[in-house]
Amino acid sequence: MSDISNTEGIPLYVKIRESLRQQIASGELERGQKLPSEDELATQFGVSRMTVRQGTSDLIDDGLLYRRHGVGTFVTLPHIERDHSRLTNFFENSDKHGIHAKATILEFEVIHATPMIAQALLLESDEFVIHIKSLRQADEVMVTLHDAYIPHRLFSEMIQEELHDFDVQHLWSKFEKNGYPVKRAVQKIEARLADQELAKVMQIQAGAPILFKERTVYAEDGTPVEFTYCYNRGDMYSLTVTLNR
Amino acid sequence: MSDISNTEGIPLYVKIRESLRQQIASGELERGQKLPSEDELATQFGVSRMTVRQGTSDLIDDGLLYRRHGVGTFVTLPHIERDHSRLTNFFENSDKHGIHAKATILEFEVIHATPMIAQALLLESDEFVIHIKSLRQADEVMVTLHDAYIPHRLFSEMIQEELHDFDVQHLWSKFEKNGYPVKRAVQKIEARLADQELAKVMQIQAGAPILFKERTVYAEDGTPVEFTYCYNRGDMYSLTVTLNR
DNA sequence: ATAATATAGATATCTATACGTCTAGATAAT
DNA sequence: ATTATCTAGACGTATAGATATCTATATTAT
Repeated sequence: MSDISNTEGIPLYVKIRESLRQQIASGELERGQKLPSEDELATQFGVSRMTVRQGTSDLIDDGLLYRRHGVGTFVTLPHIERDHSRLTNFFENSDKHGIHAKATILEFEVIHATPMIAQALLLESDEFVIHIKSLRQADEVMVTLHDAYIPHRLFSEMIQEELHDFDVQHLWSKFEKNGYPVKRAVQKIEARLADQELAKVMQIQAGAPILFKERTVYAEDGTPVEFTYCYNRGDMYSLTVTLNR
Repeated sequence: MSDISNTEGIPLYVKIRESLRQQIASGELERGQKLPSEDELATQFGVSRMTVRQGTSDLIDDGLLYRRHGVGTFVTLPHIERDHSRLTNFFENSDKHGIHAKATILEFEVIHATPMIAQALLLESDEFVIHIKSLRQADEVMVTLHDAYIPHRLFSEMIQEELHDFDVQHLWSKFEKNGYPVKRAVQKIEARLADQELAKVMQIQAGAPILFKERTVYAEDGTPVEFTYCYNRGDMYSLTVTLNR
């Protein structure tokens, strides 16, 4: 039926997955509707049943479909935005929402890791870390103060002379180029009040609400590549996450 | 080699997955170490290669393993706590950390959905919702004020006379019994300040930091089953989440 | 009427095999 | 030495079944 010829190098299950995803997005497959059985889909797409399952399994992980053993596979009701369950950085996120994002580096230094930072980055306590303090603006408004710590051992070529404000936006691609693609982040989130110092830097009132994040970023193999203290203006910043049972 | 006989009704891939998980937990498989190849594992466990892949795929989703095409499958370095990437409720979480949690119902009413709530719960604007306002204590300290809204249509048997403080801890199992197992939640997180009213109820100072959450909980099929405003004491509450790229 | 049973259809698990693609290392050519 | 090519090993994709388990429905027996 649907033309899924393997003309390009794209795997069949990816084509099936995207075909179904598109059908759901367009409303051709309605919310709550039962998909054809796996056998039927296999026939329709001209592939084996296991290949169909490989495609649909991805969409189940994405929350677009769900299966009921012995009954069928169905389209999930109110298509949840999975954007909120994926790790993105400040700039990717701004791009997507059409916000003009900017970063300014306030400090750049190479220091010994504090015990807290060494623990988070799995370093010896005397190892060097690169500390980058930066301010982030969204549409010209100061939103976030970042204190990032990066293992010097892994990114020794990162020196101040070469690091421009603009580069802060692409730290993660730098990590990837060095063989440490960003894969995962664990972040602790708290509500705090701005102290005098922070208020001054961020041009807000002392006592204003701050969404504080303490974040460790990990590469594919589990190597910690970045530990960050993140102070977000409470009235300008919210965080949306999706969690699964 | 390893004895994976299908004596019980447990699928082979689950046994393999748990066997590997245990080997990683015990340190038998060291961090960063390369697993035997899929062919070897298949021989060792006495199953086909696809069954091995089904087991290891789960552990890759869990962040315990990662694959490198053409190279091998490896144990991830600093075993990330995946607890933080799964949806849990206040009481499950307290249990796990040995904290004594308690809930007190302040209000119970059946009202018309406000536009905001109707939108979140996919209801017509005049439909009824159950509103449960409750206070949650951890080790006798007031931590959270909850304003939960539940579609009356789905849980009509939930009436005030039968709802005790204790039951608030098991709302989700009530949902499941009614055919709506909790699967997913989207939550927006903000930092705010306590106003007079909130300060009074939670016995804190006005202007104290509050971690505010606006949460919609969805069942397996995508039906929204609960919408909640959640006010958490900033100095007593932090939230940890894991996000993947 | 009610309860037990059979059945059809759908997903869940599993096998055995084949070929594709990628990586790292060895080998050969320049 | 450097570069190009080959090759073995490992994961990636895909097939075509087979059997198990679950669910909803229809049927049968009580």
